[in-house]
Amino acid sequence: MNSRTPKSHTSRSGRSRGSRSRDVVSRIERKEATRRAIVDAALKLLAEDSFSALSLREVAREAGIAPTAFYRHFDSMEALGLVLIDESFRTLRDMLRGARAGKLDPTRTIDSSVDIVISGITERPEHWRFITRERSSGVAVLRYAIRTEIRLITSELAIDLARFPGLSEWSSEDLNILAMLFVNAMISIAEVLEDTSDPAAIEEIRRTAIRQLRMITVGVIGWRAGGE
Amino acid sequence: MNSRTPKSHTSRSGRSRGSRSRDVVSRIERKEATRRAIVDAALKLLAEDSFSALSLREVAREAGIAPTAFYRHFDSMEALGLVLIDESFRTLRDMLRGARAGKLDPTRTIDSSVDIVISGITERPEHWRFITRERSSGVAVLRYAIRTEIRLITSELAIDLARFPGLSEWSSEDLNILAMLFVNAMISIAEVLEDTSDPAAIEEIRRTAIRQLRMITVGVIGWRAGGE
DNA sequence: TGTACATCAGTGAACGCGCGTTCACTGATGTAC
DNA sequence: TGTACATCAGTGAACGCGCGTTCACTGATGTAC
Repeated sequence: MNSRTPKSHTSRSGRSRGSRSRDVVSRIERKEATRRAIVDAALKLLAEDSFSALSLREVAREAGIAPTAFYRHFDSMEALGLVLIDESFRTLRDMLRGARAGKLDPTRTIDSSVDIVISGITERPEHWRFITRERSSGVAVLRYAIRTEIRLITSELAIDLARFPGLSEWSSEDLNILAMLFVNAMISIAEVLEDTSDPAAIEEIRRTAIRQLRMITVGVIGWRAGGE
Repeated sequence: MNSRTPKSHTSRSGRSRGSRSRDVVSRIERKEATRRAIVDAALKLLAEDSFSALSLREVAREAGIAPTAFYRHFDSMEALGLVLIDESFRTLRDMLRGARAGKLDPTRTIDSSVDIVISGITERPEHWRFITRERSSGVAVLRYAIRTEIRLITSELAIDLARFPGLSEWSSEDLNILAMLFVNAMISIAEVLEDTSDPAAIEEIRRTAIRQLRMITVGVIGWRAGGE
């Protein structure tokens, strides 16, 4: 059912003469492989259901192990959920780091940011789906963990924004509110992208997102003049 | 367990002399009462779990009826879910109608809109929680139904926006994008308000929301000048 | 008004099922000498 | 290198439980006359 299934453990390699090194898999490596199989199985199943609807047995079945083997790797489904959050946010942060690294001229900032977000999402949709779904879904522990991560990312973005010309003398509160606007926009792109694979529809989403962010940005430029 | 529980059906009233009218409850009324008990039970339980985690038996227990009686009112849990969507969006639309009716001077539009949204949410938190949770949650049928409703509300708002001075010559596409910004803001207010009951925290949310919307609005004013 | 019958909301027993968790186990890998 | 023992990832049987759904039923309400 699953190619990673750790079925036969007999080391098929002849481990002949001296170079016993590479194709012998250690117990530790094997354990890690099974752990990955569990995580991947969960992510796969999460394409259909929300996390609270997943059963331990279902995940074990998909991973190709006995239900009891699950406990060798995680204390409970909740523990698995927290690992999924960890992994998903690592993906998200990697993407953001990429966006920061590719600093372009200001006129292109929005376009290239949207591009990066969209290709980040289409590359690892499982992680994004997990975040957007569980963000407001049933399991309280996961919900809080996700919100905390998002709050962190938001304040990191606020710090970045402070470096932009024209925003440097903004209060940190205002910078944070602005950052929330951008993060919310990113999340709503992720949500709307979730059920979309058609390239034309994605292009449409891209254009809408760019326009949305531009409206916000123009507002930001006029903020001190017009606001308050 | 539940005050609405339709336990004893013996009409305790003496239906004496002529005025047999008021305290005799018809079969139809009784059925309606049970139906409400089911809906209310579901809404109550949804404070804790997401819809996909609710069981028919759990809802029936909370409503004070036998599990089998559930089927006299709904074909399935999914059917109940759709009714909940219906009811929740009626609440939302009522709130929006109220917001439209109370048209104030433009400088106060944002503040009073935020007030109306916040008090709408605190008055019927169950409905809002249901919408925000199930919007991206497990059950596909509910997810699509909610997104459809939100899309509808968004385009209604776009029509409203067209009447504002300065927006009248905007393209309907741009109006829709702007409406999406406002609707998203409303949803994110609802989400952040969900776990908050402390008045000081609510006030903080109110202030942040107003500031967010102002940033967007100032952008809108400058849009034709600065955008595109 | 009184009677005889029809309707139908709610019941409780029963079913088969998938669940999470426990337990003693197996047998390959790892380690000490 | 070879041997004896320890470790431990994965197993399969077993448990009690809550689930959705079926069924024939009950008895109060509604209706026809």
